[in-house]
Amino acid sequence: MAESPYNTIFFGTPEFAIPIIHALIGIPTLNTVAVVTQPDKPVGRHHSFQSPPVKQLAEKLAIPVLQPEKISTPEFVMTIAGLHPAVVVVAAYGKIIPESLLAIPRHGWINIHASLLPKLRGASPIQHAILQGFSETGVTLMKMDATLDTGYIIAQEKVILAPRETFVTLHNKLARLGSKLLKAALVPYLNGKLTAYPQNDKIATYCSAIKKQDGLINWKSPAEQIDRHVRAMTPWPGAFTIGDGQTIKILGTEVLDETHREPSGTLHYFNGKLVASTLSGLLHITSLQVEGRKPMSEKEFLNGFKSKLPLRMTS
RNA sequence: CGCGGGGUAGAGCAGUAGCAGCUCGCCGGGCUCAUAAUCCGGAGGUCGUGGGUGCAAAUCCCACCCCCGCAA
Repeated sequence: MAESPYNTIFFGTPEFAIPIIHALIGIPTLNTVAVVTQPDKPVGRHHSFQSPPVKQLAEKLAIPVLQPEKISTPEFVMTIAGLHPAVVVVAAYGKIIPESLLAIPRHGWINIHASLLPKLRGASPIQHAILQGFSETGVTLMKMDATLDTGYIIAQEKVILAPRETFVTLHNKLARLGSKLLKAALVPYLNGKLTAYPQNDKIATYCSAIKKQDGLINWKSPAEQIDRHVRAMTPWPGAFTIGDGQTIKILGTEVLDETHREPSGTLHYFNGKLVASTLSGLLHITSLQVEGRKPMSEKEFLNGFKSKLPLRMTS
């Protein structure tokens, strides 16, 4: 049957949504009529305004962009209804969609979530997959309902975590995988060739949004856990600590199979390496950044800061 | 005018008015004691840019450029 293209609207804001948009516009049976993203906000060092990544891309592709402050207003609901979407695709928009909007498209709202639901429902699935030491995670294409990340599952794809997986590497993998999954499963679902199935709520786990303060390193935890913390929190909010009155960002670490008597939270020089003592095990610091300075390798740091060691770091 | 730190040798830093220094790297040589090698010697700097004050400015004053932390 020769169908007219599905009118589609996309909701999303950050970097993660970029490959998704590319996938979306690459599907010939879809007609992407608008992109909805968060409003521009004063950002950067001098409070200049910057557009979210999604807006910048949409403008390049000449797709109309909507940036409502509130999406639950009658005006915005009217606007969306006026575009007659058959389906709405969401990737990391970050807000719960009210039912007045959910009811509009004939085929509902489809979300791409960066975990194997029902595991890690919520706002920071990528970080928590690393923090909690998962051996695998993935992306889920799901039907949205009135509560967060609880809808029927359309398709899933797994990925094995690399041993040194960081937020950035995993984020990129999952974004790519998500766009592939969308390309492969969305149209079959719309055509009724894929049937969505419910999540098992009994095994659901949750993760809340990462806040700035979550980046603070607790030196009274095992070296392995701090290492995962660094990999999950970099680049935002960054794994940081305070030493000598300055914020120090820990950028790269490695767990050493050695111990040392220094109290946990001490930065010192040991066997030719810059190391931090933890609750159990030594953490090799391979790169770091002192407040007001550029990121430095361990070697560069030692050249100039060796005289300050050993240094107590507070958590 | 959001708050703050910084720009000094290839890299990382010290130096608040009086001959520009330290660690690493680099080049040359010694030694063979390996594994952070080590010892001796050496090269390498318009101290971000422009102006001002001073007998004298990396250092004090003014303007500008660039980098970074916070905040959002």
